[in-house]
Amino acid sequence: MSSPGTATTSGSAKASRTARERARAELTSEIKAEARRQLVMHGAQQLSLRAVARELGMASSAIYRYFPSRDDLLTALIIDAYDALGEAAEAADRAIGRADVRGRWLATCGAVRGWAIAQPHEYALIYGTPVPGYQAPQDTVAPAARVAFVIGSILAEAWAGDAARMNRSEPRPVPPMLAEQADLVADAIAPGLPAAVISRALVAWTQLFGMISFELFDQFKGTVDPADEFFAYTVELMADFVGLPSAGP
Amino acid sequence: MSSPGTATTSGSAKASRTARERARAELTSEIKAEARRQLVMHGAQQLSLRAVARELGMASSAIYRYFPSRDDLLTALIIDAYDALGEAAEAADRAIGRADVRGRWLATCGAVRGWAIAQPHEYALIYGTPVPGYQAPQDTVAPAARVAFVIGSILAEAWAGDAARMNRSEPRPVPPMLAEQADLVADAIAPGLPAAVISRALVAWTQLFGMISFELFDQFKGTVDPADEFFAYTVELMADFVGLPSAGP
DNA sequence: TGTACATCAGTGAACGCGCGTTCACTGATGTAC
DNA sequence: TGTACATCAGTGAACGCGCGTTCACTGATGTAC
Repeated sequence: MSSPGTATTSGSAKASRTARERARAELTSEIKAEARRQLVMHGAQQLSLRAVARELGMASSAIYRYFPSRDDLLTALIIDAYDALGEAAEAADRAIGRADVRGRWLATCGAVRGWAIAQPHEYALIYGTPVPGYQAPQDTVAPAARVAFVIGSILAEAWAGDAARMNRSEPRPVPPMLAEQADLVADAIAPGLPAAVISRALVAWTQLFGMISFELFDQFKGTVDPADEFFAYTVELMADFVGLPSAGP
Repeated sequence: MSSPGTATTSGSAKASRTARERARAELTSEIKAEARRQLVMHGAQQLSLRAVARELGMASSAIYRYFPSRDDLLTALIIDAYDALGEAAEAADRAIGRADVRGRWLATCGAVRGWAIAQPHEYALIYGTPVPGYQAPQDTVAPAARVAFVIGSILAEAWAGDAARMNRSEPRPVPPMLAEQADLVADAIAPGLPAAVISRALVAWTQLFGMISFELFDQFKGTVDPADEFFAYTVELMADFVGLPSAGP
């Protein structure tokens, strides 16, 4: 581990050291980019190190300088995908005025769908059938939670700022164990939200991803095939469902 | 094509002819059963004719007497899975009194989840990421629609029998193209239902499968991990959401 | 600034494996007279 | 009922292919004095 703070290393020495390191970083992301391209053609399960190497014009064994195994490459792709989706959701939320909680909800849901449609194979990588035999390591957990975190923040702020207008009295009592689980979710993601609201948010969450998966995985053929209007309409209904107020500030 | 009506074929001749045919039918389903077992271990993409043959103690080439190619075997498995799931949904619905539409809804949703949990890999085969390069033939369409048909029937009968209590005035107008799509769905599956109810049913439909997929594909880790209560609660909320009356007859 | 050494990237051959599909064949089962 | 022929199930070898991973190696880049 070379300490970056060593005063004796001159500027040019630093630059030349980063030359190697930069080459490494560049090739690392070229490998990932090529692997992503292969996802499109063959899916995660058939991701082949040899094919990636071939396409990059290098020996297949060279890949092992960058990823110790096929599964590690897969993990890197999964983390990148979660991060890209999380980034898209966060950016969409950020672009709307804080007080317009419904607008933020609509924008976030739209961004998730937009990202998924733009890179369906990366979406499938994280929300489709898990690759058999592959065990996601702990590093994927935090990136995976980013979208949920955005949604949680919106609801928490809506609740804090506009609680009077959000439906405080859930007519259907939340069963005890679900209430416990919901409280844990609230603690992690949306402090202060009651279990009933969290439960509804979980319903909306599963609905959002269910709808997107159906659209991408061709289950809408013959029903709501161009799904744009269905999506827009549904997202409004779900905003009502979780109790978001109708208008902005 | 030997005509079954030929009077000259004696009973015993018929029986011996079916002896061969029965052997064929039996091996066909043994192949499918073994293939299903392989799904569990390796997923649809890695389904291997050679492995199936090996496990059955026969030459790999012998499989070709039963299925002309790997994709045809896959298609057979997909159709069987849709049929089994449809059967489960229909049986659950059938077991409840016709007038208890909410009970039928709950039972049907529960049966879908139960079937999915009992054979997660067959569920993944039909509702997970599509196998890249595989094109589902037309024969899968009808079996795939069976669950939707059950749900449609329940709603149509609820509407016909109890229309006054189902929410007739949707506060949110259905956009024009979605209304058209919904009417087509209604024609096929739930005659008489207005577009607003169909739209909500589509939301509930995507929610149901989204929730099940999340449960099976490990997205609930750390949130609603034993998902039983969440599922039961959600199905009630969704029954409310589509406008089903609270009590039985 | 120049030299000696250590680190790292990339090579190419090899190991041992599995796959889908085809083909000419043997032997059993079914059919027609 | 018995014989001649046609159909079908199953075999085993082969074709041509791709895979992940290891290993000893060459040569370039970086580092310490």
